[in-house]
Amino acid sequence: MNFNSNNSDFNKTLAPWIGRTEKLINIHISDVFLHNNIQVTKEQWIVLKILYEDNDNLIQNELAFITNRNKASLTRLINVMEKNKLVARIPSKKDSRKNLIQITETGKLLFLKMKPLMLNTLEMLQNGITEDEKEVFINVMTKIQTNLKNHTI
Amino acid sequence: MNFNSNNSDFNKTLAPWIGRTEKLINIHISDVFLHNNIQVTKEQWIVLKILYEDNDNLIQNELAFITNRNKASLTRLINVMEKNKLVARIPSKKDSRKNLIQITETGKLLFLKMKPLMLNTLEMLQNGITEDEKEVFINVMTKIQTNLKNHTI
DNA sequence: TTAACAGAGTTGCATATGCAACTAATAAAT
DNA sequence: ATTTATTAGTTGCATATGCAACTCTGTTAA
Repeated sequence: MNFNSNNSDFNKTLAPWIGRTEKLINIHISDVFLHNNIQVTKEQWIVLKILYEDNDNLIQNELAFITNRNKASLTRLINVMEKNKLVARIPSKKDSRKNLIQITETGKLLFLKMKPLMLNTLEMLQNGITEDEKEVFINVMTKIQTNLKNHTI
Repeated sequence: MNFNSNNSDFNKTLAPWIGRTEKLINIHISDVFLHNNIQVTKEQWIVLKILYEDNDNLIQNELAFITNRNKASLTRLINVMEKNKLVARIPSKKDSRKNLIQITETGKLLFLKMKPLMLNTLEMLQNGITEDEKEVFINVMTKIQTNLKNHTI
């Protein structure tokens, strides 16, 4: 959704703002990583964050669910991260269909290196935005997410 | 940016809300297209919209700029759309380096079929959101975009 | 107990995307 | 006018993603 353009009916809608802003944020974050010689994508960053801060040893399906990813997509994301020694697949002993995804020491170190960069960036984005505005913003986002849940096809 | 998770410093930031909501919107839009047997991606939709409603016969670089896309990415997007007869590359007579991208009749028809579906979806997303909230929301998005522009690396 | 079913993960096929190196063509500089 | 620089677009290489079909394993039913 990348178009908050000039004319037409679409101008009164919020979604294009989300799409365009998200894209600009992504570009910026890629730049930050690039300029700090960090060979991790935004998607990999999210997985590292979840494993490090929330819950290590998640199975792939859980990680896919948490990150709103297709399980096929997650398979390949983990492939790359495993190749780069950021995470490891640990076969579950209880159920041999499952893999537990574990963050490696390399992954932890890299996450700790990235974390302040991310926090700075996310903080910078909010310059000049008041607490009241943040509250409304989050409230609107919540309503949009609720609307989506209620209109699943 | 897909994590508005439970604990940690990242909770107070807005960006994760944008990322997650954007992703959910994208999933929904894909579903809408899929269930209406429309073989067009969201990215292609945006290009069709710009060509139909804003400005036909844009050159690739302009289209890339407008859509915040890398020109290499745009090349391939146009490749697919040209293959599917949605747009055509018209070599410029004034400057043979340039291609003018023109929406085809097929593209126009498809756009007109999609437009009400998109408008309905974008409208549905805003259920229960007041005009005041919308105004704050757009204001916040604008501030974020401004912050990004002022912090280009 | 064996057959039918459900869950976890992978792979084929297709799209989208970015960076960097490249070609071709136009514009600018000496 | 010829060299140099810039611009438009493409391509190689790499990542990310979704759907559908598939394998393998575990669970449920007959």
